[in-house]
Amino acid sequence: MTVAEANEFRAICERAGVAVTHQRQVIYETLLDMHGHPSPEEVYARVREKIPSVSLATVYKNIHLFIESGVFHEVSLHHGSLRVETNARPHYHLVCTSCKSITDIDAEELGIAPKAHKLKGGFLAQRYAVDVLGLCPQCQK
Amino acid sequence: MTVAEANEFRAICERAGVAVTHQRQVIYETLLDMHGHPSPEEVYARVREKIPSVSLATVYKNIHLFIESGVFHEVSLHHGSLRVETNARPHYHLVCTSCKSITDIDAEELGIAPKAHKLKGGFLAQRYAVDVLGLCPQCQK
DNA sequence: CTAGGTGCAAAGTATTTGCAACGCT
DNA sequence: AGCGTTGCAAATACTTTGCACCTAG
Repeated sequence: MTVAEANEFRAICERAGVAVTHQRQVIYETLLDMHGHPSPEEVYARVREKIPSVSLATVYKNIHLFIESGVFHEVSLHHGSLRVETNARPHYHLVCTSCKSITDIDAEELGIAPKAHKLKGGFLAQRYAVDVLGLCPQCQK
Repeated sequence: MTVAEANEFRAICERAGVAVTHQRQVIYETLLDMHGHPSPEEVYARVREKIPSVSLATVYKNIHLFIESGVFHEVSLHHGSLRVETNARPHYHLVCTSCKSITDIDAEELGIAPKAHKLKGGFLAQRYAVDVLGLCPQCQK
């Protein structure tokens, strides 16, 4: 970990009002080093190389702490359980980051039209799934 | 269930090459009736009103069958486990519907810019999370 | 010194699977 | 009749929690 990263980490902990612990620091460092979209288990495996006695629970607790502090994000805000999309119209979702509620919004109303085409890199795009993240009227109060 | 819906349901089963069972039909009907984004437990609760002896496993099996057949969609393709977003740049995801892999794509490359504004209905939009659903180069073969 | 952090094990939630009985086709 | 489907219970996967000990501030 560079000196700049270490200072950044101390600033993060101060902002969040939490202690600067060794485990916390190694987990932060590990996340910075990992590309892709690691799961807690994957992070745990990597952290173990540096701190063999670390527990999975500690990894979970600290990942949540970082996410709550806005240091990292979750790939999906609704990964808890399978949800079925029963609305057949082309539409997207308004997702409240506070209460996690999901409301539908028509695709055309948002002004983002789905279009099938080939992207550079060779990925064949078929449709878009757009989550508009923000605050619902209730949670703005 | 209307006659049209019953015919539609038979057509769906024929296309998928599966049997037309009472449980399957009631689950389909229930999903059509439900608005929002029901979880398997919620569907189970409703189906139980019609078929008290139904099991949760049957509800799961049939929801998956409908999703695989393209009759309904999943709200999120990556709800299995928590994934940490370690990429700090504004970007979106290319999600392969076949192998579930996730690749990053820069926001500007896709031409969808995040913009903070208030939507009608009072929702305060802060940022977009866009999944481009399609097929990765590997899975197109 | 003491509030918060850690590790461990147990509990909790979400989902899948093996299997015998059952019902479409 | 034969194979897919169902219900049940057990298994698995993922995540959280309670608690005694430890450590940063």
